[in-house]
Amino acid sequence: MRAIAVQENIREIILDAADRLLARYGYKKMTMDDLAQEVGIGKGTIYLHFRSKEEIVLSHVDRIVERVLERLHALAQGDAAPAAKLREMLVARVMLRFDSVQQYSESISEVLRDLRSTLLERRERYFEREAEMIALVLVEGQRARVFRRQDATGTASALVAATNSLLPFNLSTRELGKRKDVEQAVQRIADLLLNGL
Amino acid sequence: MRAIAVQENIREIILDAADRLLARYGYKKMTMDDLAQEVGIGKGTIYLHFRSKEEIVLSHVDRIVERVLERLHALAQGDAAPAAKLREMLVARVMLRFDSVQQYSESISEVLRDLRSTLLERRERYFEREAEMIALVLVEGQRARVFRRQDATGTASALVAATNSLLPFNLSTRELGKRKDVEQAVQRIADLLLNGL
DNA sequence: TTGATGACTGAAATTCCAATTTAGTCAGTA
DNA sequence: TACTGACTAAATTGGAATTTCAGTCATCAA
Repeated sequence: MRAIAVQENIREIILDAADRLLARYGYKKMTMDDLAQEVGIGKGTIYLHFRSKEEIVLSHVDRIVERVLERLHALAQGDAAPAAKLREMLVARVMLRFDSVQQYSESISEVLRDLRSTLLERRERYFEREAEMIALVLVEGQRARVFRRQDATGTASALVAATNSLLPFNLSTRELGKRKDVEQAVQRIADLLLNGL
Repeated sequence: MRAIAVQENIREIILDAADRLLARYGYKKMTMDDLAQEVGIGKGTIYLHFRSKEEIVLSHVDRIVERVLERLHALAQGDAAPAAKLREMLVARVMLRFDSVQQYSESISEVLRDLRSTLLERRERYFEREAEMIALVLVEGQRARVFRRQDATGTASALVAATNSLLPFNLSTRELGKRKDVEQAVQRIADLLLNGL
């Protein structure tokens, strides 16, 4: 029991350390020796928890998105009006990512340049899962007759796509602009998507 | 008179050749000797028309965006309903770019990797000019009382930002998906932006 | 016995440096 | 006078020598 708890924990600790080193060095220049030292364990020990360097970094990215999905889930469950929930979800999916990589000096796609193709595939899947979460709220709104639209799945994908250009993926947070301005930009887009012109 | 016509023309011809070579080689591997040969003129002659290799490529990108802006202008002038015009403009700004780089095997940001920072700055300015064009139609719609929104400038920026993720900049056209699907995706987003849920 | 370790290995990356290529120039040509 | 391509300095490349690195595993400590 204790062992498992520690086991779970050390994975998280390794990912935390990877986060710091990625922000500082990027993928290529972050070495497994660096990482082991940052965590304060032997290099071999890392390999008891992760298959490879690549898996660590992808797990780190997965973790960020899992947190986004958790938040979206929580918001979707809330008892606010569907429109208000959608608005918050769209803002959350952008800002949570923004905050997760704020300390990176380069964009994620630059930091993880060597993993670009793998990352692009995963990104598609992340977006699909977010869209599913959004679709739930769309259906709720349809049932309550507050949304006209029928095709929840297609509409959800469109909502995701419309907010994607503000994600800190191809641009660093510095390049995206001030946090407050980015938030305002998503708000505006979300408002238009929900209410039209 | 004749001389100027040829002068104007040769610039275009050089940009056409640059377009072909960029698609084939990318920025770094396209040499000025290649380019001169492709055009069928001496290398020195190119420098009578452009200051540098960088200027050629940036002029090429400018030309694509100028064409987009011309098209947006034409659509904005049209006598369709404001909503219909906006819809067409949003679709056009994406699809015209899509068609302009369809033959590139890598994304623009990859092809022009060495010019990234210059390109990002210009991109901001391109978007602003497109937003201005869109704002004109928004004002028209406000006047006709078919749009509720007041802040035309802010709204126009939001419309641009909401369609930006479908531009073939960070993704190649191959990565973006089939032309038809991309077009459908913009349509959907545009529809939501105009009419809400 | 078991979880953890770091010395070890082959492969990949980096560093030189000589040889080549290239952007941009300019004296000369037609 | 409009154009050219040989020319130059600077950048890039190739490839041999050296270093670094991801991943393994024999050994250790608890």
